[in-house]
Amino acid sequence: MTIPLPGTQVRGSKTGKPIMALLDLIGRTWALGILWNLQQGPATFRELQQRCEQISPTLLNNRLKELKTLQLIEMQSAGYQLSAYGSELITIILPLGGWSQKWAKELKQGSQPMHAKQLKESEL
Amino acid sequence: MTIPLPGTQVRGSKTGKPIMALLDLIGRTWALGILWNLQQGPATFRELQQRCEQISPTLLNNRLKELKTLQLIEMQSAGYQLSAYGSELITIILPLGGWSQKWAKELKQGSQPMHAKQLKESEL
DNA sequence: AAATCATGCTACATTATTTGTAGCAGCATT
DNA sequence: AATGCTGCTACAAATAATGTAGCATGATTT
Repeated sequence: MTIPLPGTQVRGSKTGKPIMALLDLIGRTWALGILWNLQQGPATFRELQQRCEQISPTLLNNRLKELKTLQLIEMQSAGYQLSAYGSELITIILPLGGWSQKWAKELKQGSQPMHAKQLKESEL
Repeated sequence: MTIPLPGTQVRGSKTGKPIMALLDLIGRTWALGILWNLQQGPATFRELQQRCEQISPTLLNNRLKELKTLQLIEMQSAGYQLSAYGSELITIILPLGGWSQKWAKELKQGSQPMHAKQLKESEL
């Protein structure tokens, strides 16, 4: 899989717009999950594998290469860690954690924010 | 592909944590792109296909099913549109647009992140 | 020095997902 | 009844993810 460099054609988009490169990146399995798990501090390859619930080494290594190239992570003596860019990105993403819990709770209860449509039982 | 319902085992995670379901969802090709493109207003299936740069109808339909089930979008007479949940989610994601432009520019220049710097209008 | 261990990582076959093209069925207008 | 929309499905080919095994390197222990 080619690395979604902003300014180039990426998976699903030919425009080269930075947001499209970023959406391609975070639309790859475990890309955000890796950044998410690096929040708790630097980790070795194998430690990171465990934090990511036994992600396969092949995939982990592919993502690490991409994230390194895009300067979202870096490797130091302590292991892999978020770079300055990576920290900024994860900071933006952070509110998803709380939001997802609210969303999950309300989905389960069948309640809904105003104007939302009720799910049919058969769709659950 | 099974739908990443919070509380269930999802692609890459067995914990059932809502954030993992959400990361699975947005880790699927075009899932965020579809929400992103629905910001500019409701769209018919084919209009949406065009906004998403000729995404294949198979994939578009799969994503729409998932997003509908998870109540992030809904279909009305005007076409597909963001639900209340979808709007909330995209609001959280929105800052990625500006950030990605700063990131792209600095990557290209080989410079480092500038935490305090405010982007000029012309740079957005 | 040899054996053991932990590390980052690659090889590779299997399975799952995405892509791209063609086209169907339903409805409205001409 | 022909045309032109619509939402969508079928299906084969291409691409990506998974899971297991294990290699090569360096540090530590015997």
